[in-house]
Amino acid sequence: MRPKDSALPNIEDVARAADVSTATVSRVLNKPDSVREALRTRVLHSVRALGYVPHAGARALKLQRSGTVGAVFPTIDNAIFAKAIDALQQRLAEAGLQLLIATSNYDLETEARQAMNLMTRGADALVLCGMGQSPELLQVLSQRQLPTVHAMTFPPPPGLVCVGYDNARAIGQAVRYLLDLGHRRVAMLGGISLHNDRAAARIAGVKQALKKGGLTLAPQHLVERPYGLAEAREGFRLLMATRPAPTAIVCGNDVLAFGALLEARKLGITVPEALSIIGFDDLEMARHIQPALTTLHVPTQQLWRTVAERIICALEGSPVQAATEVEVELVVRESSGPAPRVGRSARA
Amino acid sequence: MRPKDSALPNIEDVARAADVSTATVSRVLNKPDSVREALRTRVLHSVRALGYVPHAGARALKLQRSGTVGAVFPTIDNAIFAKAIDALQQRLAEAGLQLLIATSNYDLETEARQAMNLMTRGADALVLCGMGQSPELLQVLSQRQLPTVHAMTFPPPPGLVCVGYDNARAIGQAVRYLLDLGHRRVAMLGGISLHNDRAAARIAGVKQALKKGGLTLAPQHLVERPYGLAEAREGFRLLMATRPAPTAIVCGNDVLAFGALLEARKLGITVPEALSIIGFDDLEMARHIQPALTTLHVPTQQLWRTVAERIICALEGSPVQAATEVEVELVVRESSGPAPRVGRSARA
DNA sequence: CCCATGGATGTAATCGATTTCAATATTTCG
DNA sequence: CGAAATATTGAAATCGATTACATCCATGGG
Repeated sequence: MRPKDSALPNIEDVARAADVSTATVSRVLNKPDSVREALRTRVLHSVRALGYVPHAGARALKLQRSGTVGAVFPTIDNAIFAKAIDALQQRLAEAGLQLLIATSNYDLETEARQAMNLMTRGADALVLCGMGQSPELLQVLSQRQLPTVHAMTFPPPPGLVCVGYDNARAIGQAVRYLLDLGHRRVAMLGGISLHNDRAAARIAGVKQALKKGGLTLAPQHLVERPYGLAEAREGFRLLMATRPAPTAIVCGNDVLAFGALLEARKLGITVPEALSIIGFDDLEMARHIQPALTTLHVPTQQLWRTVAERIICALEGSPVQAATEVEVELVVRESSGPAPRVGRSARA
Repeated sequence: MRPKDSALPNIEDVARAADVSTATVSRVLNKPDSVREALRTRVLHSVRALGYVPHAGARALKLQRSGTVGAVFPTIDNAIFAKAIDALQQRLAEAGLQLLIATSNYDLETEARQAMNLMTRGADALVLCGMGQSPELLQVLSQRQLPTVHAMTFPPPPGLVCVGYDNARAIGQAVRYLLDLGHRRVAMLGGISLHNDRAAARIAGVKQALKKGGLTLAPQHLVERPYGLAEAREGFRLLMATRPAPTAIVCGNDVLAFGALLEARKLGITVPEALSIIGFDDLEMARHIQPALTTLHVPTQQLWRTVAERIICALEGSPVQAATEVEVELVVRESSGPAPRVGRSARA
């Protein structure tokens, strides 16, 4: 075999340099204890001298696993997902797994394409958000028997593994709290529910809870907007232009709630005296802004570490718990309060 | 969700099912035009029937490239990096490349470890933030000749490829603007500069610009804090407790500036009448908060698409431009204004 | 009618790391 | 001291996809 000149060093080069077999080099790198001290240091020395790094592809080929986990998020431009990725990645890294991230931009087909792409890249397992995937994707996943966890949703449809919470039930807490405070005109500023089971569930949850209280969500009191500050402000103006105007607005997440707060201040609507605003997620910012945001606290770190646990279990071949629920609870801060007096214009 | 059993179809299974050779299957998948229509459809049919997905590892092994690009960010829990990842990923995806993300948590050694990890995973190229990497890492990179782009920094040390801006010069614009408005007591609320060349350059930039204006940055007027709201507020209180108190505070980024604004309101310090506050990055939130934040606008999308371009070029073997500078400019909004009258305590 | 031509397809070597199994070195202990 | 037990090490097969090269076939010109 001719000596290759400029190519990257492979295990054989290291073996030759250390005057041992490739088997020994491999062992030094993977099961150091099975090689005698003297040889081990000699090999490690050559490894360093040559700057050898094992070829991931070859390794994956032989071992039939890549040590890689794929995840498709709607976006990463939202602190809730950023935290999610952080927690997920950290826990996976502890188990020697690398996270592959892709984004779907809240589009079902893109999600399917990205998930397939991650599979092609050799992902050993997949993490998806929610359970509203395209049927084709679900079909491929079950055909390949690729370990998959659906996050941020609960309960799961039969056959799926999920870690999350019941979005409808969670947001119901907020509505009940508002009703107890005497609010009778509750509006919803939700995310776009089309093809987004979480956003849809949150809207459904508000409707249900209102119904239970003997009220209904008037059509003009439901506005759906993408999760952005500008969009939230615009949606908020729309809601407040209705007559009679709502005395409380439940938002699909904290970003929408933050936008609503900003616009309320601009319009001179006092919160919480004239209007109560409630968010969902409890981002770091929620406790810092003024008025501090009343919101539904989601234990993000715990949730995503659990997702990681399920993945790790599955890859170890252990049986995995199909459904795991985490607790979402209402955190009352300053953006909510008793309904303004009836018959009077909004003013505390 | 069960662990995948050992019987995933490989190219040979497909070949057998379609009654052709593996070479033909490979050709159908990679150079469809070189296979006759009839055979091609037969093969594609088998591919679909079996749910065949090529093995990424085997492919990478044979082709000597993985189609994967690694990037190490300090954190993803900051909108500026979230946007960065979005832009980078999008452009890379257009070129058929998958982005691998890792985080360093602003730690040099972690950065080196993560970068090595990405190399091990088969990354064909690397993206790093700034140019303050550990010498060992830089050594390995040059030894392996791994295409690497350093983002968010400019100019580069010899031998490195970078796309970014001169942090010191950029922040100098803000200081000059403040001096022109009559400010004489300018303070800095910076990020932790230890092992962070960008944070350090921003602080240095403030010092330089003040010097040019015949002033100096008093030691008690420089506070470094991690990029978090709570930390920013605490740092802000510290700065405002100094006597004489500053009339303007330049912040290391928008998160620190936002925290400063929140605390200012809490303390009853009016902005911009009693105090001017300037940020860095121009996050979406900057234009929405009240008062809207005066800040340095960074063309994030453009910057990171350019990073992607450089990577793509390098992987194609084309020569890459070593240094690319993007424009950072001051956006004056509502959080800055003329210095309060001299000789009086701060109150408009 | 035959052969040159060129397109379509198959055969088999190859990429780099791991691991089984065999071979050898070392230790243990009667 | 020597045999058995044990610890180390090496040779070579193997994972799945790609592709250089060989082979086959149809077509058209002479």
